[in-house]
Amino acid sequence: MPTVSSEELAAAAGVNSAKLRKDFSYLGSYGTRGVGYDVEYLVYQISRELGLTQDWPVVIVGIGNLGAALANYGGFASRGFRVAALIDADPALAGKPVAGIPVRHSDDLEKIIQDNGVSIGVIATPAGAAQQVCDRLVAAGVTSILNFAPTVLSVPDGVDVRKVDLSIELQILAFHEQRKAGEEAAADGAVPATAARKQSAGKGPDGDMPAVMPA
Amino acid sequence: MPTVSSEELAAAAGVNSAKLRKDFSYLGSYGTRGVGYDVEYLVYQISRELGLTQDWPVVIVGIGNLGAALANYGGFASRGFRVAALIDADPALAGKPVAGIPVRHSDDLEKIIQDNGVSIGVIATPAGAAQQVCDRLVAAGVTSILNFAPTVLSVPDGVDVRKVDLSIELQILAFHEQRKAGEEAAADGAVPATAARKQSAGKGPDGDMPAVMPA
DNA sequence: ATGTCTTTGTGAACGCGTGCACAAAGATGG
DNA sequence: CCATCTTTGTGCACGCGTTCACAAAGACAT
Repeated sequence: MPTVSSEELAAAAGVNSAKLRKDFSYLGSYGTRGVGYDVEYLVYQISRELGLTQDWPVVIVGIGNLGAALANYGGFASRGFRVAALIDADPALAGKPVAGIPVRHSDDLEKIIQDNGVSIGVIATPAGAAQQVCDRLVAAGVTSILNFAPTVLSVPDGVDVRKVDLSIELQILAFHEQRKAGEEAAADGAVPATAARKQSAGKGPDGDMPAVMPA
Repeated sequence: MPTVSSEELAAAAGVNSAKLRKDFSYLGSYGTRGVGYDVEYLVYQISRELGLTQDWPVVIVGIGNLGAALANYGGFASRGFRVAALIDADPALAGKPVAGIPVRHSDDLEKIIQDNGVSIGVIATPAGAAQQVCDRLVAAGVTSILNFAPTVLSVPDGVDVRKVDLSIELQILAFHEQRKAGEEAAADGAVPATAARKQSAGKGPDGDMPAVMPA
């Protein structure tokens, strides 16, 4: 039986082995003392906990460049997602296949959601259309929305929204880049080191970058 | 002089006002006691600290659907980014304008980087080409890379890489969606509440979702 | 001027997550 | 069957970030 120890996994993931064991313990006691974790069983349990074993039908609304890129993205299928439909408001697109899936007109949005039991919607429309699309998705029964449009969506309680801003990651890189340049200048002793400059590991999701910024 | 108080800002952002003030204090003492913060000056100071006042030339490599979507994305310019060039390995694309910028062939990659003083590169190529492109970018002087390809890039010390996995956000939504369904079942008293189920605010970057998952 | 009122800036306390360290558990060998 | 060795699971302590609470500072009225 192939096994891994928490030590091996922790080293590979670059985290503390105790934390890893403690995290695993929340899922139950799958390990065997003196041996480690059964790889196959562990993968199954984690997959199940994360929902990877379920089939999640999703719809993508707005089939521009970004929508098409998402439709073509291979990472979805392997993580339990199935693109149930592509939806766009442009009649010229209707029927045309993108990534092997025919685009459907947004008039059918509600019917598509209900027929496929979709609870997760992806919005890749221009900013102006996003809220309207969102409202229709929610009204049709969608309870989780992934928003790529540069707008803050308002939704009723019980509906989850996650906003993906493609420029934020660039922003973070630029911030670190500026920091690098600043470090060199500071090495000459001219610029006083600010408290914010105290650490720059650059490992976490957002490093030590401030969270608030102007529009 | 238009001003805002930390209380107003905190309420708008949904955070604690003391934390907001403490964060601002790291940038210096811009506030006036009894009055608040001068809006215009505050915006300028934060913009400067975040690097928004600088001009960051970037190149986008790999002009498929995703690369084109990025090139068209309006959020870049407003945040101080300037798309210096679009680069693709396909000779058929060379010269064709995307988002008003002519695509250039990847043979010229090094020259483009150096001529424009680019230090930030965006990789939107297929997975297979990503590492090779990355190596060339780094060799040409790029020190920050935003990677959209589903590969982990290896880079020398001093180079920052941020990986954007479009399916991770969906994953997180599905995780919460599953949790919602689980809550209902648990309400019948059958399933014991696990420690992991204790909180589900769903506000933070990744909520309370486990960080490790199988490929 | 002097007093009052508002809001900042920050020292100090609290709470939570991380990591240490070890007892418990099971495998393995003599 | 006992001893030894490995690795898990977890109580506990430490450290860091968040929040509280208040003194200091400035505006504004009288």
